[in-house]
Amino acid sequence: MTETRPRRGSETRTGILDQAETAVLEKGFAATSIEELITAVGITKGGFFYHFKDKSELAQALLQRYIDRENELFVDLFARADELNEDPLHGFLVALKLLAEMMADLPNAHPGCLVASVCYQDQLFKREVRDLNAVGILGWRRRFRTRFDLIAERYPPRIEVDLDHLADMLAALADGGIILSKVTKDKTLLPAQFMLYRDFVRAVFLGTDPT
Amino acid sequence: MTETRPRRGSETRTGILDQAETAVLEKGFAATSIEELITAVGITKGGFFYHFKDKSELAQALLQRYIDRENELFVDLFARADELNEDPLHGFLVALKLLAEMMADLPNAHPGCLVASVCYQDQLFKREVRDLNAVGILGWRRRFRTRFDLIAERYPPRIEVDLDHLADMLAALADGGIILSKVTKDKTLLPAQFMLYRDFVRAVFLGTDPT
DNA sequence: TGTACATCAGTGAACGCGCGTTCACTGATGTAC
DNA sequence: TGTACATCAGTGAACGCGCGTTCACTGATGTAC
Repeated sequence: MTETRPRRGSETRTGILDQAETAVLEKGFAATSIEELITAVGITKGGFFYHFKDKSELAQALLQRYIDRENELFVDLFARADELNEDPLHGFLVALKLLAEMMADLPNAHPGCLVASVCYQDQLFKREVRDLNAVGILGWRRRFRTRFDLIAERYPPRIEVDLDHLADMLAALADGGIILSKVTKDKTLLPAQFMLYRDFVRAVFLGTDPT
Repeated sequence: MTETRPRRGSETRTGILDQAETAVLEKGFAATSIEELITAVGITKGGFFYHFKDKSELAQALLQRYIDRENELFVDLFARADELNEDPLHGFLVALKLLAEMMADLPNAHPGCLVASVCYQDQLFKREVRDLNAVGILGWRRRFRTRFDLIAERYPPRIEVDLDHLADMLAALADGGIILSKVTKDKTLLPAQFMLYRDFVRAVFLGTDPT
């Protein structure tokens, strides 16, 4: 029996986005065809272009959704960590540990960073998409920088570092760690890098002297 | 006057590779067409397929060359650094500084990491290409790990870290830092991450107490 | 409650273009005798 | 020194396929009167 489910546009749309996300992270945007997406979702070409006026608009929607989710995840994470601990440094260290654990528990090796993926296929996209990508990165920086300012008030840094750079470092290690994990097929590498970063942050604010 | 230069196959071949390298780093492999490469180099389609039996073979040659060059660069770098300094830790710290300076001096924002680029278009390539990619990463690890072992003999670590992970961290920061630099169009970010890594390494082996 | 119209979420066929690949042929250079 | 042949480094035309995009049409649902 051919099931005649009610057509809800938003469901189809997210279906396309879901399918596109995994495909793009696997093969890159250029190698992900609309054909392949619509057969997976179960619509026709026309249906796709009803939701997205062209392929570039798909990229934009994909990236926007990705950034929004990431944002949500971090807000959540810090809330949970600060609940357990009211000191800003120790809350941050807990959050990093939670983050590492989340990464380790993912069923498939790589969560894959769309920002990086888009970055390496730069010229394919419109300005808007590239700008969106930058917004994502700078969001990370602001988020962690404000946290470090709070921490530095209570714990004067023992190593002289630029706090923006220290904030960027986590983004760099996330992107780089994902690459390491993907290429070597060893999914422990990403969480290991988060934990190393944690050691560094602790050394910056608490020093290395035995307590 | 139509210049009739002598045809030297190896020159054409490296010409193709050069052109491919910049194009792939800009747009990704899938979006780089053979057509575009041959018009840049000045040969015809047949000429291309004389040198590479298919597009995948181009990818392999590209990656191999990239890894070889990187290797050469590091051997050179360490040799120079150790010439100035015979202590393994301080030699390493000098090498990191030289590396950061090299990155800062590059005319165009991003050197771009082919390993990462290939990584994000995984499924396009044959097994051989993907394996080659892993070899590149593990090469970094071995290189730095042996160096850290040497250092640790003389400077017992003040922070308990896995030295393989510490070695991986530089690869992660290189890849991640390139992404940060490309996306934000701020080429200072990459060298800044190398310098931060340097601070961390120093803290690991020397501690944070004022000397 | 019934009818008219508008909107939503698609269908399905057609399009032209550019892509990777093949292949028969060629003209210059190198080597053997 | 001259000739025969082989190899190198391509040319140039043709191929079929799949891609992104367009567009006229449709069938179900929602809303107004």
